[in-house]
Amino acid sequence: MTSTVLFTPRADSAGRTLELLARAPIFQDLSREELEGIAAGTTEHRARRGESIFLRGDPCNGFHCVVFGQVKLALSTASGAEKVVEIIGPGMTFGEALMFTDRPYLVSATALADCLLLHVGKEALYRELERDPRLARRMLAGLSWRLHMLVKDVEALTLHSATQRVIGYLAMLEENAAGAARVTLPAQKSMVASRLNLTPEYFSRILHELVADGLIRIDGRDIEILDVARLRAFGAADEA
Amino acid sequence: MTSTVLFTPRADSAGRTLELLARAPIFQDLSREELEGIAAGTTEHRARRGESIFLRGDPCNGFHCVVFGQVKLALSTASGAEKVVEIIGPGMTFGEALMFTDRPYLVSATALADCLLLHVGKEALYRELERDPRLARRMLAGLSWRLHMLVKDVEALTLHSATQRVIGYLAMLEENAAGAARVTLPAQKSMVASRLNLTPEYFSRILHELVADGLIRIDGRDIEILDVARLRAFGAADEA
DNA sequence: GGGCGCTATTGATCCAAAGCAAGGCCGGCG
DNA sequence: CGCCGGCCTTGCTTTGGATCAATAGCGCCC
Repeated sequence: MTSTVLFTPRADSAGRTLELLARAPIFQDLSREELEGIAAGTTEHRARRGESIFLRGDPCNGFHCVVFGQVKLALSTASGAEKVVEIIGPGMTFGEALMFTDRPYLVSATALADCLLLHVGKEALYRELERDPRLARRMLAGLSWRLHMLVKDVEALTLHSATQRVIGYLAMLEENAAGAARVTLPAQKSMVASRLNLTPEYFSRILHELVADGLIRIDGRDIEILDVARLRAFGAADEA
Repeated sequence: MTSTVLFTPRADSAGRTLELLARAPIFQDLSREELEGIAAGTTEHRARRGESIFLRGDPCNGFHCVVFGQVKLALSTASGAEKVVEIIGPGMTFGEALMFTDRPYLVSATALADCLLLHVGKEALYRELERDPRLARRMLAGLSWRLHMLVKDVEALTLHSATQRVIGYLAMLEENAAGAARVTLPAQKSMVASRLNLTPEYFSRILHELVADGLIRIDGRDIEILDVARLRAFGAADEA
């Protein structure tokens, strides 16, 4: 929704692509030359809210980076049920992993807001990977971090109750917001619910239970955390 | 249990380590020189059944490779509950991901049988990673594959019913056994149950329900799949 | 300003899977 | 051989969270 739109009306495309690439965390401190190599295999790509970026089963020939906007990664069954795996914001990349295995996408990617994306082609990346071990290291670190997050997710799904998952999520938002008491859900409640593997109904119930216990206050998508320590304790409590 | 024990009674350690390393899939077709570099940072390590290899929270300074034996990776809560994330057999590696993020282990590793393990030190690996982009590529592929598996697990946990998970698991075993009708659970039923995020009781019930439906036959840890197609269909059926 | 469509809340009911509590079945060891 | 201690199975009870069914806010566009 509120995407800080940084719209240079349309400079020469190649130069701009390079500049946008340079901002992405993965490509930090690559040399100009290397960046140019990558940029050569990169294309810009726009997606409007609701548009599909790729579907489960599509072949993968590169990875994506969000310049602005928001993308959801979701699993979906034949019977229409869907589970949001991740909500991806500006600066983040997605779809790297599939590039290295030669398999089709397992998840589908959909724009949650109007987006500007970069698509970095596999070949260009492979070429630079040969040349620069630092890039390889960075990608290894990136994938490892993903894996770490995913294991945490599995932990939450298997060992934590629904309430604990919600609390954990709020606590995470709070950390990312550098400890500000007021956090904002990154997307619609129903999306967040799915991300936490809850029905929208139950998510709502839990949030309102936390309100009843005086732990948070809700104002639309904004949530004020009244006492982080007590909130965390409340999560730990029902583990017993 | 039935680990094909390949016990050279104790040759000169360095030479043997090198030879064992050479067998691991990740290190396939590295040059002799590179292998020696890695071997220099590698130590052998034995663990008896039940022994802990590392615990959640321990620092990570390398990764492990199972030569023979079996290791379980599990998440565990303060309150004693445990969830098996993976059961690792000969030739497989574990703990690579943590090496690249600088975080402590999230899971604990325990020997399920007497094991011979190799521990490859971080520094030696990093050194070779600088030199050989192929090794980097292979590690990227390895991590990506892990990630892929983990996403599949998340899918199973969130979108599949308990019965579907059991069927999916049996189908996977059957595939790995190259389509043999008879598969063997890789560990105690209670471990497999935990791996599938089920209680042992419920796992038992489901297996016996599949027996009642004439889909499988059980003989201890061996399971005979009477009709793979029908089994799969049974899984797909209750998705509707 | 007023209806329209979407998202969120609330209430009532249901159900898959967990928990608890006995047995039963080995396999090992004295 | 017979007993003991792990696993596994089976029956019964319980519950966390899903499902179904109404509403209730709330932009938002005309």
